[in-house]
Amino acid sequence: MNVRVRFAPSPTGEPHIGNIRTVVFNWLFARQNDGQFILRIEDTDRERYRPETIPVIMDGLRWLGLDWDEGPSQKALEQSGVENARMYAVGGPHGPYIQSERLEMYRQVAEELIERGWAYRCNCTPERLARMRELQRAAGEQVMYDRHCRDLAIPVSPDQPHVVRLRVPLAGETVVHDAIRGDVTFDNGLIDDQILVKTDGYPTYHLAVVVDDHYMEISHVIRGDDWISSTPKRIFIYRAMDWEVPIYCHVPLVNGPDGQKLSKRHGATSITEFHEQGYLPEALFNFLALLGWSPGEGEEREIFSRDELIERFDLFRVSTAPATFSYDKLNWMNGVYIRELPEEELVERLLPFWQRAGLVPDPCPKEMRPKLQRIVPLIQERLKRLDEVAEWTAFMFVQIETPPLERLVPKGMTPEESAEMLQATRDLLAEIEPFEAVTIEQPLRDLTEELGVSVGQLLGTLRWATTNQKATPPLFGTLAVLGRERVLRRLDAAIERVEEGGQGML
RNA sequence: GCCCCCAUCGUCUAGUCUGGUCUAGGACACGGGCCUUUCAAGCCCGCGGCAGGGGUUCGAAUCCCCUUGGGGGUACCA
Repeated sequence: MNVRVRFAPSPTGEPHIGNIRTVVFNWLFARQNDGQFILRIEDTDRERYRPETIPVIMDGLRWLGLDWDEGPSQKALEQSGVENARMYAVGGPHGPYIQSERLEMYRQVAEELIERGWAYRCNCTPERLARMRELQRAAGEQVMYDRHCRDLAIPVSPDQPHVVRLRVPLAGETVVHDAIRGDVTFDNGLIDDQILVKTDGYPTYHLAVVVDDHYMEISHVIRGDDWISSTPKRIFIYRAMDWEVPIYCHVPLVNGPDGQKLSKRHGATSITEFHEQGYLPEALFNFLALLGWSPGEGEEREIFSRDELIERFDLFRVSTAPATFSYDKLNWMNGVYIRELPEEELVERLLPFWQRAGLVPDPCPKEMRPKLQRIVPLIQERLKRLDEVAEWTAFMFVQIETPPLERLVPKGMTPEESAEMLQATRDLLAEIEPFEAVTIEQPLRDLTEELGVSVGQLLGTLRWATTNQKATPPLFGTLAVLGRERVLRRLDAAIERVEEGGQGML
């Protein structure tokens, strides 16, 4: 069987990370089976339609490495008002891949359904429907369309405003054969006469998705669990048209850390946000693939390359229970991927974050690169997210405040003793040649013995004096990056403060 | 309300289909230790779970029923 799957976002905003996880499953399944992964834009909701989200969605997918084999063409994108349409155009033999450009197909199928007796026109007003529901709720009845227009002696005329509704069988059961959770049975009597075509002539999702999936020859419909209860409606349309029903694979939803729907309040929820917070696409991809799926017995690894995931992924082993999105675990995994990056590569990835923090100009001057190159090994194993580079290294680029007195006088020492220690340190650092991590270390250690102070007292105070931070990258390398001139200047300021403060205390 | 789905450490999960090898394994997080100039990284140790109740069976995390809990659906939104 030729595997053809799709992701069909609605351009009303950015997809939720839970939906993206489902996209990852689709993509993995397609790649593993040498199938096609199709991108289709479902823009039938004209009220919430926001064309500018189309390129944002596409950028996000590409950033995560989720390339599509068929998708909107340049012409289709231009007609939807997308700028730089050429950059996003893919095309394919089953287009157009934007629903608003397929209206004629939906209209024809709707017509066909009416002719075959599987659909009917309805001109009930929204007001009547609202009142009807209110009454039903008050009476404790099942809330659904009362089928007022279903069997009128004189059917609603096509010439007046109307919707088209599905004529759902009144009795019997419909079974959804789901490849992940097995057979799920629904009582037909409880299924509403779904609207297929709205008054504005646009199809609803339920009609459009069936028509598109059919004509695009989709083999497996892999989507969120929230769709399962509307699947019988889809099946009726397939049957009515004598079309083959695709294989349904409903995957569980993803919740936030508190078990509730994932929302902004929990942290990043869209690809754009994860990107901006400094998550690596390969880490996010790895994490998402393992959310609701695992390679199973005998495999205790968590880190898998893209190719390994393509090879091992098993759609039919996807969990049936909803998962909770864990930022803790993602942060850990992102750190693992950051540590695995070659240093030169990490410089490139970090550059935009340094620039965004205003620490490095954009474009980056050539003469600045060696410095960045030297910083990276100092911070590589400390970063969990790329955006943390700013707090770790700001003092290497901009001026610092001279630390308060108490930070410059270590435990067990008087201000005088500390001033003396800092002065000796300054004198020593002024002489060391060349001023590098390897040449700085030993003389400083020797100095602690000479002065009879502990390593912690001397290096701790030196750290505060030169960085004004409690935690920093390794000190000797940090001093080398700062450069002798800057280190001496900061030490002078620190010594001055200790001497002033010391006298003040006497 | 009604319908559907789900249920193993705090979290992601292995094990469930094909009951015994499970005194339930791994990862994240958390606690402790080692290393160490700080923070990390790394290594070692620890904490911690089959939602509850009935069955079936020689034997149940695994099969059945009920309860409870969670999620989803119930639109001229997708």
